[in-house]
Amino acid sequence: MLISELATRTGVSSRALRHYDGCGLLPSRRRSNGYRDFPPEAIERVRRIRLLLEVGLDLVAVASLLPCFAEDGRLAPCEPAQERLRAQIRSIDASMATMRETRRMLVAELGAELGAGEPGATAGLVAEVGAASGRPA
Amino acid sequence: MLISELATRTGVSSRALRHYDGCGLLPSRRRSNGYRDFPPEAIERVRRIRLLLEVGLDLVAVASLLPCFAEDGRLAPCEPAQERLRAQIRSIDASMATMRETRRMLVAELGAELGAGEPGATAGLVAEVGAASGRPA
DNA sequence: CTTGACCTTGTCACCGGTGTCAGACTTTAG
DNA sequence: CTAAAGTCTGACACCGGTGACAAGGTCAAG
Repeated sequence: MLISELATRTGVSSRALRHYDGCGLLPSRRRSNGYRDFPPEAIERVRRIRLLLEVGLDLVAVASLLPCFAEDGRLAPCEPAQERLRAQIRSIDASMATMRETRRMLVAELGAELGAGEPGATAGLVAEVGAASGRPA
Repeated sequence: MLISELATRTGVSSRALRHYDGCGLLPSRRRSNGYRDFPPEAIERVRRIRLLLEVGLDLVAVASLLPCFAEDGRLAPCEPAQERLRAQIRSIDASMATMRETRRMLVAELGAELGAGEPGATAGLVAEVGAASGRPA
């Protein structure tokens, strides 16, 4: 299929698809006129690329991880893939820890100035705080 | 004081200080030779700038918030400042929600492949998950 | 004087996926 | 034939704080 069809089917822009292709993430043949010709499997492949991008990996990491996908669409239990995902989880945990600390600083800054303010407003803020920070969704 | 002294005292590079100055965040006079001459208060001001940068604001937001600092180093209870901080908290909450979802996807991807693996490894991962995601530090 | 340290302004690079534009070619519809 | 639509490649912009460099002015110590 041509790139516009792949774009339509996956919801990914042609620009992005060409970029993925340029990075070697998408196997594509060329027609005699030079147009890219994607096999039907490209749809699934794009889906995997987007999945990995969504979880915060960059295209280099995605490229290294794509061969680890088994035919059923799952990551094969190869050690590099597992370790990569675990590393990403650790990275996310670190970022979240930083954000929690940042949030704490913000709330402290707000709380200090709200200490002498309306109890209602303070309670509302505290409620909002409690609702959003602690629970794991 | 000269810029290098301010840099030494605050731990912020001269490059960054010049950048802040260029953005109008630091009040500085010029000596007859063109050198920046910072008043002693600049130290505290730099501290405030870094505080706001640390919580994720950009220099434009920092500039708009700096006048809201009272003399005691606290944010004055002016509505723009409060709303800005609350907006930043909302932004952080949104980011954290996204990260939690991302993390969930990662764990699901790992968990699926680990489902048939060693119970010990899985338990360890789950423990790690629970330790890092739920608690508000 | 020279040397070296410090200051000035200005500019480039970075990161990385994507939008967007330009210029050229191909194909199809009218 | 022509116009329109689709494709190609290549390049620039973005975001934004900071590192790094260049070229030059200033000043104190020797």
